[in-house]
Amino acid sequence: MSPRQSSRKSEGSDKVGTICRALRRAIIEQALEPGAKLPEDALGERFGVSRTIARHALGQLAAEGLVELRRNRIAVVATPSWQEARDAFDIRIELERLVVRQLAGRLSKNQIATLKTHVDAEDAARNGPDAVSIRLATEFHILLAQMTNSPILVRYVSEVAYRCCLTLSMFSRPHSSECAINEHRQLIAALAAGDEAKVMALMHTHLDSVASRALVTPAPPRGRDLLDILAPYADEEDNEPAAKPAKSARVRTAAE
Amino acid sequence: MSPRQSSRKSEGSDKVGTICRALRRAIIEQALEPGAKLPEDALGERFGVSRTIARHALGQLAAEGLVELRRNRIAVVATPSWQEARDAFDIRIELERLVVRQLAGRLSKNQIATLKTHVDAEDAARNGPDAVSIRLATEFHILLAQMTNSPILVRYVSEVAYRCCLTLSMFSRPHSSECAINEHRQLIAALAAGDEAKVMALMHTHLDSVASRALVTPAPPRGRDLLDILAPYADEEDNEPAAKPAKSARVRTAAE
DNA sequence: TCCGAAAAAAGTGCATGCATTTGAGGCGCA
DNA sequence: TGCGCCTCAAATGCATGCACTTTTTTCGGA
Repeated sequence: MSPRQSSRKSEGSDKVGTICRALRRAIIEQALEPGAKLPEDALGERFGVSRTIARHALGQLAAEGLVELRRNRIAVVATPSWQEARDAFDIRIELERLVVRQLAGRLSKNQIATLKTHVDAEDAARNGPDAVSIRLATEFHILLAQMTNSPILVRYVSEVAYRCCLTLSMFSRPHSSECAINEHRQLIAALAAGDEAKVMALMHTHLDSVASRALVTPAPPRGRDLLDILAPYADEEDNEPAAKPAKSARVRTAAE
Repeated sequence: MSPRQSSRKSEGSDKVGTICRALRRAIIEQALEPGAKLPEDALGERFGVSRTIARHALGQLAAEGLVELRRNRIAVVATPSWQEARDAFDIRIELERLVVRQLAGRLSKNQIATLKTHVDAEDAARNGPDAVSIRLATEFHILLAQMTNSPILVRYVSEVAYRCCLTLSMFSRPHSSECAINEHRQLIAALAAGDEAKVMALMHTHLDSVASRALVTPAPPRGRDLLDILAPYADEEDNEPAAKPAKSARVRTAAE
């Protein structure tokens, strides 16, 4: 049912990509909050595709860290812990410093104009809904990354920026982004001037202030995961060298 | 055949993950070279699963940048350009500096012992096949990342390290890794001493030297792909090409 | 012999079906 | 009222089938 097929012959499709983009956007605009359920059926029906495709899209988003996938359970929007959010911001700072370092003094007039136009759009949306402001602010950073012409950098900056957006949903209170807009303008000016050191410092303080505004709670609001709380205690080594598992000292992660 | 199931009772399955791990390993050990074809059927048969699963696994690896996926075409192992390789190393340097910054002076005795054991293993494999040396060297860096206990950092470092391995396959000649092993030992010592600045500098120069040994050819070596050779000529676009090509004559302009 | 077009083969894109698992309600029992 | 067991709807895990696209092979004609 719902044949949704435009029955175009060469239909560029990329249905998976479409779903991913839609969900990403919904997530960063906080239409989908952390913990929101994402059943495959519902997604498939909503986008007019089968569960197979919806599932694939969820897999991709999980690889980006925006979605949590647990076996035999409904996928949910990721709920990063406070520490994970902090880590994401730390990584983001380094990556974006790299971006502006590559960009300083190398932007064309066109590119600078593009950036200015974008910030103007941010300004115009200042009194609109928070969701739009947040999205535009994030897109400014992604725009910068794209100008490096480095696909890898674009991907990582985008991913980590989206993840940081997620943390805004979780820990931040009603956003006030005027200062951020101003900082964006300063960044553009420094980029145009080609002052590498200054632009890197600006980016650093900019993201740092965003982070500290976002992560208002100094203490981890943990309790999310018992294992996490117990981690420091489990670590205490009473000499049991490599007798057993190679990397016994690690408690969690299990990323391997 | 080759059911491969360890038939442990609750068998967490995770067939997709199994395939991903196997392929990643095959890629970094250069058993699968860049450009190698990865047909869904073949993978499915090899791992005893259906195409659906193999396809999903390929999707994940594509998200990590290890595999290239083109519509209606057989998936292939990614063939990063020289510039992409350079970008990957730049990112890697920043990420790993972050790793050792977090780790300096904070490692338990057990962890340091684990690291030393690993480097010993690298040493033992020094005269073995290159593939193993490369894998062990990469795993040393991933091991470090895991000790930060930051899942995000682990993911990014792993990904980018794998991508850098890929570039070894493409641009490097027979590896000689003795010095790298020595540098690993120095890193461990500095980490144990807790000298943050020194350990960051060490990591920087270590990766820099790996990169320059890997990326021996200043210009894209030889087109394994005709399209690649012709790219500069096909580009044209005389209208104001961005003042100055950012740090390279990049031809693709793919971003955006 | 060489070239180009048509047919066959191989491969991907996607939906659907069935088995399995989870989780929520219902029911009995104290 | 509260607690535990059972049952069933809902959702996932995965294989398979069919349509479509790309690649390879075949084959007739110059």
